[in-house]
Amino acid sequence: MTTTISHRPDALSRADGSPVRALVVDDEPTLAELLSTALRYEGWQVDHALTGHAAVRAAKTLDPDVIVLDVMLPDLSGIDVLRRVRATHPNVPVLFLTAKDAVEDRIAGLTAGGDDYVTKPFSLEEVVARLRALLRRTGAVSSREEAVLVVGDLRMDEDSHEVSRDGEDIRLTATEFELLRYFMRNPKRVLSKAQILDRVWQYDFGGQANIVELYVSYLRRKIDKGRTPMLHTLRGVGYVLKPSV
Amino acid sequence: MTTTISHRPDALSRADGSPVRALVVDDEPTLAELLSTALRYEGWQVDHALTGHAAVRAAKTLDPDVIVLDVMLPDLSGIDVLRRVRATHPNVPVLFLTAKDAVEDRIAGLTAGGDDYVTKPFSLEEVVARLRALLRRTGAVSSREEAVLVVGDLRMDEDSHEVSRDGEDIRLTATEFELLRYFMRNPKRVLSKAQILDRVWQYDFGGQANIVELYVSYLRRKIDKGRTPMLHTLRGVGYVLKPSV
DNA sequence: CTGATTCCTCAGCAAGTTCACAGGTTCGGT
DNA sequence: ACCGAACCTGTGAACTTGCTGAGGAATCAG
Repeated sequence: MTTTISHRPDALSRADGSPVRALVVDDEPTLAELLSTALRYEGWQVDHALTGHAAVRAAKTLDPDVIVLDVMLPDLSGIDVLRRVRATHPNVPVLFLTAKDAVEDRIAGLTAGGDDYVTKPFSLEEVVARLRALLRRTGAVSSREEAVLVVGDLRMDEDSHEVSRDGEDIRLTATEFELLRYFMRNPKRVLSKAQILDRVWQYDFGGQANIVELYVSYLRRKIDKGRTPMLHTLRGVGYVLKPSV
Repeated sequence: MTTTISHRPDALSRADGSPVRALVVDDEPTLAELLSTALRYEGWQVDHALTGHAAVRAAKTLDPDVIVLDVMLPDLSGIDVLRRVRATHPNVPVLFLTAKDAVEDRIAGLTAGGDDYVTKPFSLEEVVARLRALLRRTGAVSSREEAVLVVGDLRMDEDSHEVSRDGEDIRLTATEFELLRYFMRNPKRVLSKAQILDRVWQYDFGGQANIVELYVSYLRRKIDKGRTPMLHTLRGVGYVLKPSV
């Protein structure tokens, strides 16, 4: 099962213009589904495997540009999968998924080569952002894509985490940063509170939905205060970020 | 299996612009993998061999610019490998890997020709730094690359181990030096504590992760005290070194 | 062998961040 | 105008994360 959809106008692609190929490896079907869907939404071609052996097999046929790998699999350990996959694909970057409280899941050495990891529960935006960063660094994708997002006079450097509006530096907390990144990756597009909650907050978030309102409020204070507003409310629909021109 | 990735903007390269070629020789697959991945991450072309004989063979086909050689191999001794490789490549510099308690004079004999060595367990930054130093000295690489790193008014001479900020000398311990070097090689880029631990500390370090916080604290005391801070904390994300302008 | 330096653990404190709650405000429809 | 729904935001509590002093172990130099 290997499919692609391409909604994003700014979708990354490989050198020959074909879509990025990703392999998702997680034994929990729900999570694997969630991730696959999110990545397909990026316009990527996604395949997923539920076991380590299946993953090694899938890697051979798919020849992925990037792999999302749960370190806790029923059959093989993450390290084993990594080694076997690397035997045939020495350069493919890997994003590891690991439980937050796992006893130091022996991640050591994993980020050494430029690989990265996120802890469960994660937010989809974070996973996608890190995958994009990995692809950027390994040069697997075509566009000499900068790690900088620009909307109007708003600027965000994903590598240094610097944000500025009209040249003026803005300090954001981690959550604010992630929320703004989501907006900046989807400028001039209405995002509903439900969408935002799904993408920016951890998938197991069980709190009040008005947390989005709260954080939009924080963001406005920092990026719109005393300037032409860029973050607009569409009552009953959601929010939009638009260049202030 | 011989591949390259090139993400580092400052990657070394050979006279003709092609990537540096390295040969890793170690019988422990995990270590060989770790090293190969780290060097590929530097943008180099890497090949690895698990035995002395394989190493000699690989050297012939790869024609490496530099070799990382474990002195303790199952089939041939380090001396033998060296002699045979040097028969065809008299000038290639070698970085020896040796156990901590190895006999000192034995190594002295090996490194007589300007080669170098590091003791296991090593840190990846150290290995990379020494390889870069070897390449610099033998003139194998193109850029008349200086051994000096500069970020803002911070200066580090990798050869003499001198560090200064705004002209004022700063004394660092070995670990502090290595940590700062890592920061200076990656200015304006957020480095997570995990990344730092993986690159700057020995690969078998099993201690508390807050050792990074501690050393950042030491570094700040020495380079930021009483000046415009250059080392910034990004809560929940990592640290960044930025020019203080 | 001894003292000095360096590395590291531990633990308590400080500060930053996230979030619930609730009262206030704005908006759109009638 | 009025009403209810949707949205905004101040307050503060719970929690997380990072900083740093104190001291022990390991290492190094003389």
